Amino acid sequence: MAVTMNDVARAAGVSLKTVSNVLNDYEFIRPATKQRVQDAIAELGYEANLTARSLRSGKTRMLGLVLSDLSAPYYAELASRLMKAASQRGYRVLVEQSDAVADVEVNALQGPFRQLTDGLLFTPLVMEADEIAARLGKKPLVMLGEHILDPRFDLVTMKNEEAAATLTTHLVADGRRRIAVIGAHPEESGGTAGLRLNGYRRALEKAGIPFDPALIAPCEWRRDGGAAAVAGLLDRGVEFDAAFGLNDALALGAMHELLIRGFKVPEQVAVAGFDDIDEARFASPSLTTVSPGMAEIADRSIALLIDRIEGQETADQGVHVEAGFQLQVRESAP
Amino acid sequence: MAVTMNDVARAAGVSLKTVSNVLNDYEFIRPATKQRVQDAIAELGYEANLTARSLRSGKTRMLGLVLSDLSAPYYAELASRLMKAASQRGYRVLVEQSDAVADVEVNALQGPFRQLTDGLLFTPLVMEADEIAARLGKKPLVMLGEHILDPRFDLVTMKNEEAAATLTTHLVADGRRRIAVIGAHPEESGGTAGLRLNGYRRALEKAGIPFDPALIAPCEWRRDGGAAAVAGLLDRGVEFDAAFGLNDALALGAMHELLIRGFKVPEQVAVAGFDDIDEARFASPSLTTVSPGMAEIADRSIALLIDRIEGQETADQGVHVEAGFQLQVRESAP
DNA sequence: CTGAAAGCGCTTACAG
DNA sequence: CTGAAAGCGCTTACAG
Repeated sequence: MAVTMNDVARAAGVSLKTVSNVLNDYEFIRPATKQRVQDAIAELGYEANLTARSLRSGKTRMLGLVLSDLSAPYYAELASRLMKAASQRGYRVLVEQSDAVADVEVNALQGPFRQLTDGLLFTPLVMEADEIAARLGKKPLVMLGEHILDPRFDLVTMKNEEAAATLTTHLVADGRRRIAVIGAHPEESGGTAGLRLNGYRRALEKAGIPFDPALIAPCEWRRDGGAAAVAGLLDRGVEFDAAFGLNDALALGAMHELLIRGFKVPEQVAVAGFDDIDEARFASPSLTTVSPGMAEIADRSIALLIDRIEGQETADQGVHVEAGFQLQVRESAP
Repeated sequence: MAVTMNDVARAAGVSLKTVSNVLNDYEFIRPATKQRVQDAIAELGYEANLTARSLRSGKTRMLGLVLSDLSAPYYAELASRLMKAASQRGYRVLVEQSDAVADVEVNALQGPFRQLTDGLLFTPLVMEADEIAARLGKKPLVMLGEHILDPRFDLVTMKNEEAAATLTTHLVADGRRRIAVIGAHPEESGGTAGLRLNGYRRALEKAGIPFDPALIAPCEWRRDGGAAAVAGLLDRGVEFDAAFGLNDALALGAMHELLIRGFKVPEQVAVAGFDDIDEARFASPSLTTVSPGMAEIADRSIALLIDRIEGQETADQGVHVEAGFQLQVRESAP
């Protein structure tokens, strides 16, 4: 059996409460008593039982992270950073992969996953704002990387629209006029894809370039999706002089397809992405993309969520944080 | 307050034990009773309190996964698969990033992390077999992707040495004689790097090619490490006609450095990696590598660990599983 | 400053 | 088949 607080109390000749006081850094303990308790703890090798503590306190010191797929490089890098940031404040992160399935999102919001965690970092891909609000419960939730600018939710996100516009303007400045958008749906408006597409359209408009729906290539947000989307455009005979992947994985898949079909990048077709994952720097040609301030997003969202949990943040409207972005010009779109 | 089993019992007009029996699928319950309990559960929206269950049962239904860095693509893909496999058996996975720091590994083995999980998937980077054995405790532990063929441990791994030899032989068959090894240390023997290096040496020996320590380039196992290692070789004037990255990230970093320095891949220098991460297929040129059976590794290690936890696997020697591998020949080393 | 006691919400022998 | 009771190991009012 494990050593319990009772064992420590007995060994130190004090009551349970005194041991608890020492463990919880209660101030007014006689130094001699404190020392005796600490000695007993060291001698017996006592470790607090976290489950018991959770049952009693109602807190698990775990944060939930809901995202579609941890193997997507952007999410992998983000999750890694979030875990490190959480760890510095004494929390762990439990990941739930939704695979963009509605049921999983709903369950993460109100099922056992919610119970196991003191607060949630939520990247909704299927659920709408009202649905989420209806199932919110009382534990804190921070929207992550999302578009839902709603006073009901805390939100940490990036400047999707502005960054996409900046990137598009960069492509236009290089003389590109027919910029394919990989991973967008023409009718979409909310959501990450929608915001980035808006930025693209805004930049075109400003440059006086007509929007051509034929250049919009919807697909799954993975490398193979990007490759397939480009293949589709080419097979349909759509001409374009640039491809904007709505994230880096899409852009890299698109670039791969272009290269194996013999197109020169960037001479014939420029390629740009979004996210600035590590892979982008090391691609050949290296990938022009937008760095969306991932470090800031990770740090701010963890801080905000924990501040809510611990009551240090008490705004009764949602707190909204938008990280800065930076254009990373590399070889694929100079 | 949340609904408890007591509330359900009261609403259904039965005792606590009966509710528990229904929840735990105890067989001999009168159908009518069972129905009443289930109705009460549905009506009250009862959900079991997992913390209380854990405290009482001593089980958390969480598995611990200790690895160096979740943002490394191989680990991100592996973690994603492990989570899915675990989820199918009703378990969650809690990840701990060790950053190859000894203290973190030790704490994962016997600290709070261990307490929170029913069993561990452990990728030791620093700790040695004896150290691990000394701190093993009584909860199950499965070594993951490791070299420690020790009867004290369960182990699920890949054929590191054999696969590296096969890959090297492939390079030799293409006429390569001076194959740089990116990410190895010449003195190393245990560990993933050591095993892969052994495979390389064995293949050279078989081909009658002398081993040249000048071709061994140690570095951090990241893309930038691979790039820096190649830069170092070139700057020292070491000549080579192939580069074997001990994993794909290293190979991709190495390939990037070669390309920006104007080398033709594979014409002047062939490049090969190890892991077959998704990125390898979409690199330009696409990367020749070894697919180490990740799906098999994920499924087998989860099955083995859970079988140990639940007592379905009772071998008193360590169970050793080695997944099959496959050479993936692509453009970078035809 | 410290102690005795209640209770978080379950599971599990023990009876019947 | 079902009930009453103990107890997992903590934290936290409540006394003193």
